Amino acid sequence: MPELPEVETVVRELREEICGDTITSVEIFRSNPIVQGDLDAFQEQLSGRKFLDVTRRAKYLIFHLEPKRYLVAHLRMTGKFIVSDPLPEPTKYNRIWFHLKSGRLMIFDDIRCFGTLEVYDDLDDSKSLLKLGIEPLSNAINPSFFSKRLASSKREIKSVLLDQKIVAGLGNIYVSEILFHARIHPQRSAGSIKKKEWSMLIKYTKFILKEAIKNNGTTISDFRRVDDKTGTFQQFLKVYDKKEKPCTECGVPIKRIVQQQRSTFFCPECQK
DNA sequence: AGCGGAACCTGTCGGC
DNA sequence: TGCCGACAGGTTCCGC
Repeated sequence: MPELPEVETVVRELREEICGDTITSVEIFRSNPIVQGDLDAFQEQLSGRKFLDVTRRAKYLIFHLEPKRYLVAHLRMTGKFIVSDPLPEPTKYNRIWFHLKSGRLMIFDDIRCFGTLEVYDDLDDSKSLLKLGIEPLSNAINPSFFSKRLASSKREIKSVLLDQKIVAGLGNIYVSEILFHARIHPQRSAGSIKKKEWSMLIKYTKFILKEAIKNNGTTISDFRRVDDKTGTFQQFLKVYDKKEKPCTECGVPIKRIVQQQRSTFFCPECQK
């Protein structure tokens, strides 16, 4: 479900809502496979800790707690965080309730239970965070890095852009959109991408992610913000989920293909 | 190194 | 209506 802009939206809203509040207790309705390991330990590690900040790394949410500790969360496909007034009963897909000192609840809700919640005393202990590549919105990202590193790569560019070890935070929707704007065919090999094309990819990656964040992300079916509102970037999508619809630039029908078991949408005329 | 396929789950939608 | 397959903003593991 959520990619970088959706996670960024949730992080900003959570930061606003919960900083300064304290977890009094943790109620688990279903943990498998969201929380690995000892549930009692999980509850104990979090109870009594105060939220100092909420930040994002790629598609991970990082809750900074005091005394020092971190809750690292990934929403995967259908995970959600909701801050609400107390409820009499958990709703159907509420998996975990974080009871807060203010009386409110921070709810982790997840239809498919792919989401993950992990606790660390030190962020360097998180293997998943350490593996991540460069943040696409960082200033450090530049065309030479990619053209050098991937000069001899035969991998399809779509696959490379989705690889979190290389660029961290892009997902299936935005990769299709970025490739369309950069006019690059998703099946091109990474090694065939010219330096100028890498510049275009970087330019449109930043542009699209920033625009999507301004619009609070994309809601196709079930992405929701902390306050249950939807994102609005879907109205600006050019190719994702537009199979057979005319390309906005040239009118040729958008094609859908499958790469790495996932849909890719592109314009066969504009993208070469 | 990197591909395809399956797995982790639950739901929706379209076709017959 | 019902059943069946395809598909879903993600990641990981396994075998070649």
